[in-house]
Amino acid sequence: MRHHRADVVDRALTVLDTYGLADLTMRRLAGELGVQPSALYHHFPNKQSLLAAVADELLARGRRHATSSQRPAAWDARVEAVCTELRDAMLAYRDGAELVATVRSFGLGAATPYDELADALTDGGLEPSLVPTAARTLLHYVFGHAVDEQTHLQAGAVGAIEDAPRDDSDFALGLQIVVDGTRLLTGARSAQPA
Amino acid sequence: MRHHRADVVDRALTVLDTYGLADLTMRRLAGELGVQPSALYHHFPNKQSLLAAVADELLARGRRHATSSQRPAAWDARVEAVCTELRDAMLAYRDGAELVATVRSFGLGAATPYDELADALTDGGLEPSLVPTAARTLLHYVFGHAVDEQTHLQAGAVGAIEDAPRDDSDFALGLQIVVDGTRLLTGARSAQPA
DNA sequence: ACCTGAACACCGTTCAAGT
DNA sequence: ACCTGAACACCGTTCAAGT
Repeated sequence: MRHHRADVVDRALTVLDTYGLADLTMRRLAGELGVQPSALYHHFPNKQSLLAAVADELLARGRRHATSSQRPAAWDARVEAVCTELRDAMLAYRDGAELVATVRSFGLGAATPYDELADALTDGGLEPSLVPTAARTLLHYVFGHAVDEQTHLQAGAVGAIEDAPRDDSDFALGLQIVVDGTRLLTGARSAQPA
Repeated sequence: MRHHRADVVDRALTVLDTYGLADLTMRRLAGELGVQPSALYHHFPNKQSLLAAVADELLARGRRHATSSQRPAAWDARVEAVCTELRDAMLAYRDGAELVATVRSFGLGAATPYDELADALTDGGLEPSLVPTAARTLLHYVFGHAVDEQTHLQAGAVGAIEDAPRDDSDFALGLQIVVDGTRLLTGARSAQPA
């Protein structure tokens, strides 16, 4: 039975969702495909690039599943849409957030979400020199929060770094804090707490 | 040669800094200690908790090395101090940010930085219901950015998610965006970009 | 183009037993 | 309390060779 690169990625996503990231091994994946482990190295130079391709596909699927309102929206609605799609995509697969975080940690993965955020912020009139930092700050929040959500969603972790009960609205709230930050930098800058 | 738990953690930090996280294995660490791998399981139930202890110690050392100005400072100065100490601590050891991120991802690790941030934000007059989210948002930024910094600092990654040149001030800028976000929520909320 | 078979150099973890 | 010795059940990766 012969496979293409896309078949391997597709099966990898199934293994990920069914058995988790720890069980997504080259040998296990090869077994699921009815093939020798070494056969995978015809499609990918190493496990890292295999994982990068899987993460990209996971994100691409999230994009397709999203209710893309197609017509151009306001900049802040676009920012929220990109971030929410990203989060939903990661939470849609078991260990999805961890996978994306892992891929990011070794400097791989697609740059599309970053570009879309940067565009939206630019359209929103954010000072150009702040756009890259603002976009990355948003991404850090989205990725970090998604990992947290998934860690607490899947199996109650013991001795966790935080144990306060949190619900779904927490994501939107954190996002709001970050986005309001970019707003502030272009608007009144002197607002201070009590 | 007999060792205590602290000796193991200390040697693990040396191995981490010298050979990197990938080479911080139970067998390797045991070898460095002149001991059988199985001996480590007298001190730690598994590798995860060993790594958690190492991450905690790394953070604690960063705290000690910090120029702790002891006397109470303004809330925003305290926020920046905690975040900067955290970042510096992670960047002080090879793969330090990745280690802390890994430990966090499986729900382990100390909660001290979170508590300190929450206290500072509360003292700053931030609306109490927003404090947990604001503190976690800050931590997500600090951890995410530190991983990015270290990834790009150590060996130029190829095909990275972003390739724009960045300098040290980028950290402070991103932090400012997040902190200003929390300020905004307690002050004027209507500031809008062009 | 896609795969096999076999090997190399590793892993984390368990457990009875020693001092 | 701290460690040994030996085993179990795995890993990622390489490479000559097959179709």
